[in-house]
Amino acid sequence: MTSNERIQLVTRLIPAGCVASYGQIADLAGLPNAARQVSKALKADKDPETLPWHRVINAQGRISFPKDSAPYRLQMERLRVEGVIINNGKVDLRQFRWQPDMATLTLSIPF
DNA sequence: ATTGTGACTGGTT
DNA sequence: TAACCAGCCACAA
Repeated sequence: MTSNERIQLVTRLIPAGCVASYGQIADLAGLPNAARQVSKALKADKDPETLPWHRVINAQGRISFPKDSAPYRLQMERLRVEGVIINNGKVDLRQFRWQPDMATLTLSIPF
């Protein structure tokens, strides 16, 4: 299983209504300091339809696409639909950050 | 084997 | 706040 596949797998575990930072996903995937690689792995996913890429934002709680781009608006809309509140273009991580429990991880991650 | 790249991050100005 | 910037790293070419 490649690093990208691990990143994609972990991303699919993020529940609706929650968000995770690129760095957080990298850590959970066993790839510390590989936050930048996360963005690439998401973009490279073979089955985008089942990938909740919109639940991944940066460590500042902001969407990492240019603020006037189509992807930015799509991500914002999807999060809004899931109940994630965005104030001044920023998500309150203390409130919406995904906090996976040991069970979820050990049962779902094959590594 | 080497190099360029980016939907990052955290510290410093 | 906001801009800069060096550090980081798997992947593709």
